Amino acid sequence: MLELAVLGLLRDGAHHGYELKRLLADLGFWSVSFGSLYPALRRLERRDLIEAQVSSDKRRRKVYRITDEGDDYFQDLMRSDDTSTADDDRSFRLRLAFFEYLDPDRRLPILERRRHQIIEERDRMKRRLGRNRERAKARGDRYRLAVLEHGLRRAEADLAWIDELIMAERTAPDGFSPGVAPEMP
Amino acid sequence: MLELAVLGLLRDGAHHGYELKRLLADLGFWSVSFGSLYPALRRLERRDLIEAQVSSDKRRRKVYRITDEGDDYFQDLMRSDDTSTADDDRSFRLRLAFFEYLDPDRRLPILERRRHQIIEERDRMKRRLGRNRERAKARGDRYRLAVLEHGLRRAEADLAWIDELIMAERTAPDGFSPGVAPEMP
DNA sequence: TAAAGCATGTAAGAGGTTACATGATTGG
DNA sequence: CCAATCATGTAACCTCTTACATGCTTTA
Repeated sequence: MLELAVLGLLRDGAHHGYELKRLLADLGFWSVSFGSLYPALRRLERRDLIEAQVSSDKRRRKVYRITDEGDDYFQDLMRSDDTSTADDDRSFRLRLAFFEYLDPDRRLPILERRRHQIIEERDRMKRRLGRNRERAKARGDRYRLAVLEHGLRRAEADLAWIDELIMAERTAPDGFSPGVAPEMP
Repeated sequence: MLELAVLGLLRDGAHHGYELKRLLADLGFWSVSFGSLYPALRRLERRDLIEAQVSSDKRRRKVYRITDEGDDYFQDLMRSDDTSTADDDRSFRLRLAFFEYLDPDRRLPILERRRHQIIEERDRMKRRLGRNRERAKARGDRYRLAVLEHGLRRAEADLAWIDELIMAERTAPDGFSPGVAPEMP
């Protein structure tokens, strides 16, 4: 997660650690601590995925930029199926945030794979609700039910959302505004 | 997270590890691995928050039940403000799943505190959207915008949800079905 | 009887958090 | 000039994951 986010932000441009922390928070996923960010930057640097240049002015800032190897690795992460991370939701949204850097041909398949995952999640939620409904009602436990219903609603909202994204991707694969579909001469 | 979930499930009744993994998954939050669950059980046992009884039949199952100390600790976790966990969302929903075991007087305040957090999250999302909108449009980056818009929508859906919960809690504090409001003689 | 599932556990390694430590620069 | 913020980093600790190891029970 953190690696992908850092590499993606460094594709936007060169940044130093302190700045990256703010940009990371602005992405809206989580607020990483320095105790996690700086070691991560060192790891990436040691693997030659990013390189640092200490700023010449008085501020001892280490400005990082992504290397060619880092770029390759970034592409790998963006394309990967990533069953590794259990947190599919966050991990998908993070990748989506950097979709502009992904080969346009590869975007739709990823969206559709994610759509499939969401449908599975929704169905799992439905099954759980079914299993819990009688048991919970008998015990007068509305709270556990409320949590499951929230999960179902969220899955359904996510499904609607991803369908919008897929629609937009189909009608405007290269980022043209919708309605201006590519014409065939 | 895991501690609270295990203690809460053991309030439902005694269970062994293998079973807890399934119950944990059925709660709908995450699927914990055995490599994480068994050590967690040992930790809880060492702290005398749970106790194990090896089943007498041939299956070498360790059936855990919650102790009185465990119960106290569980109550502490349920009541705590918990600014410690960055993941407010998951952590709140997990607590909610065990609300039936929480003193009814303490429920509304927790719901209202969570409501406040969601409003803050929604406003943060709005600010992020504002900050990113021009920048993203100029670069033709609709994806980063889509992620933020999704975050905003989710926050708004969560707000509507928690308002429903608060309403239900106000009209039926003890779990009576809504409409049967307590009367004043 | 072999395979699938039940059941518990350990070890290595990765990565995250908080707290601590340090020092420069900017603004009131 | 003092406080706040910028800026980088380390250390101790905790927990999670994967992979491995073991052995029992049920079912085909």
